Amino acid sequence: MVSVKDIAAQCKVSVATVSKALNGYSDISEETRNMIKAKAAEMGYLPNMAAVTLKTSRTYNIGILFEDASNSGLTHEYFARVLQGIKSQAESMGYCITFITNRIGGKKITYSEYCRNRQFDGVIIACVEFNDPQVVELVNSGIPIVTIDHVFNNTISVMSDNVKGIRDLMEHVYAMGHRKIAYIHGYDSSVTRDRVTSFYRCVERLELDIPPEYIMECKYRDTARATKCTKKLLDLKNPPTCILYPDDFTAIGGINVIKSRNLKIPEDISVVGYDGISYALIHEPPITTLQQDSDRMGREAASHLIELIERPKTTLKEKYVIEGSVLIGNSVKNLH
Amino acid sequence: MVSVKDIAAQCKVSVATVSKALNGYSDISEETRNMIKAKAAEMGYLPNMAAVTLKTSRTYNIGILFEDASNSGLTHEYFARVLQGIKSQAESMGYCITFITNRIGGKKITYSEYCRNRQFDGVIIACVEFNDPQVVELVNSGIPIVTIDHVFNNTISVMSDNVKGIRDLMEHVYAMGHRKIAYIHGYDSSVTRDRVTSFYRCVERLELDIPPEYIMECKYRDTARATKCTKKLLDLKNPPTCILYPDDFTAIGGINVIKSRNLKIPEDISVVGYDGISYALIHEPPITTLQQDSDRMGREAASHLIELIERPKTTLKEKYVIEGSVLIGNSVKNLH
DNA sequence: TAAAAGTACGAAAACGATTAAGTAAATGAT
DNA sequence: ATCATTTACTTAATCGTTTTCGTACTTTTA
Repeated sequence: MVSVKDIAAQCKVSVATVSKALNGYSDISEETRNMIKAKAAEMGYLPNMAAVTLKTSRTYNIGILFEDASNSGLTHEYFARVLQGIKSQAESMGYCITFITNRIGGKKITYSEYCRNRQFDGVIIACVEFNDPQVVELVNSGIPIVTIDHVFNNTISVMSDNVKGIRDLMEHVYAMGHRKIAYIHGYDSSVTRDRVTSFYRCVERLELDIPPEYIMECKYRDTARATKCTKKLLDLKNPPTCILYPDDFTAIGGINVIKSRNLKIPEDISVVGYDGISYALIHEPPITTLQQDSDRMGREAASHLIELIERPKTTLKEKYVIEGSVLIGNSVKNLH
Repeated sequence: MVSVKDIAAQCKVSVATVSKALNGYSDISEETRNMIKAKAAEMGYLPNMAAVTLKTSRTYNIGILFEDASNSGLTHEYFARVLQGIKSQAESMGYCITFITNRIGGKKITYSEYCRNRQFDGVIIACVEFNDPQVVELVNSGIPIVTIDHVFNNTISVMSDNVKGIRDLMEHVYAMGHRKIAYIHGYDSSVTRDRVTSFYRCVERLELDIPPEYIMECKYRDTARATKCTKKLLDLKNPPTCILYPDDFTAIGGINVIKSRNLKIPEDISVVGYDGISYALIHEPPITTLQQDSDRMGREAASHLIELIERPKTTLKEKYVIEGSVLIGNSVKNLH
């Protein structure tokens, strides 16, 4: 491989001059700079990242923590899109992305040890059990961090606007004439709390009378559980006219139960999902859902992280909230 | 950060001794080795990867090329699962994975330049336009490579068993009594060729009489196109009793058209998908499809690549074919 | 008992870049 | 004309490892 030394020899200058010329130092004349650049290009020079890193402690590599208990993170379209957004933004800013793990060969190590070992310039945390002690340790390790869909008290975070998401859905459903609205929400997490809080606020503001049986809990993507919840709702003496699900997946589970009872959607009961995955669109009927702007979330996470890496701030904590938009399908009946 | 030098100082030995002790060299006594190891652990020593790489040219980092024109690779569940498989296998063998790109900051560079710059020990190519000249250049660059679902003439490849996949589906459908079987296949690629060839072989062996109108072409995941194809098939004077689609996504598109004509599935017409994505299972009716063992494909790709990295072979070309299995849903009618 | 072989460690040179500090020549100020 | 500044380079140290080649000491062999 061709190194600065080779270029220096060819150009009859010192390696220092080559390095400076290539890195835009001001104490190199335009003439030699151009000469060196031309020679470097001609020789197909590429800097040896390991050497650069060793000297500067910069890797231009950002780690991304993307694991959950079920290891389904990557296969979840929402997170896949976030990842895609991170990837393209980071790459356009000159960084590459590497997955973080907590085992290296046979041995278990901590996430933060891994990051230290690989010398990531920064880390994005998404789709992980945020209360895992290892994650907490990583967050406190001092490395620049951006979290997605979770707020720690000393990191930058990029959040989907869950408050507005639920509000928009509620207002849409309300505008369609629905008053008896059930909400099957996800398990406890920052995201869920925001959504549930927003739901209750809407209930209050819209002066709805929602009986406690209308509120149920169901793990995200757990279609089996969604099925059970839906059955319970349908069996109520006073069933809802519309059900909000934690996500599109569970909504489909619910729809299947409803259909199996020979009820029609949206004629007999309305259904609303969340996420806006592609399947929601081609489902029959298309599901009305809240499409999160996951690509933008990924992009913002990457750009804020890189900004933090390149010029560290005194004030660290910031929260970027990304709005989604209601995707109107045909699963909500207009009662007017 | 604690370095070998620090350990050496604490242990009153030379850095050479520390390095050797930690790397299992035989010319270190058990006694000092244990002493050094204990001290290293106590001090929280982690090797500086940049320095290791600079000296040994090994990064324990494998690059993965995972792009396609539409940038939808990651959001495709099949590829997401492959990636998941690669990730866990690689990590368990002590490697981490990084995405390959062809732009670094503002500048465009080639894939192989990127790999050289980052010094990946090896590369896995999946979900990419395999005839892209840049990809060809990468394949010929000399770096250890494993390709997924595509065969080059000098790389190891991991393929889904498309021949057996189509055969299994055809035999299943045949066993259910179908004789008029239409096949909407994907666009030209190694994968498609294998499937189409297998289809025709089955037609011959099962002595089916398939009119040319039954064979159509549709880009993978292109539901709009699948819709059109399905309409044409339904409009035939002699329509098929069963339609094979390129993938589950297009199958769902087809199903929607069929349903919109007030035909029932599987009573009036049968439908078969491919891939076995999770939507296929929760769809109503569940779609009979071929579930590719994508996790295993990813794992094999990673382990063969690492084997190739760690002990280069003289004979390079190898092809590993991974079988899938028919996932029986309720979209194929039993005609008996 | 002297030579050979084996054992356990150390000195020092790499790997390929960056960068502080130094220097010589050219230019500017007084 | 003298000193100060600026310009355009070079020298050399350094980052944290690995690894070759010594070396000193101990043990075995003949």
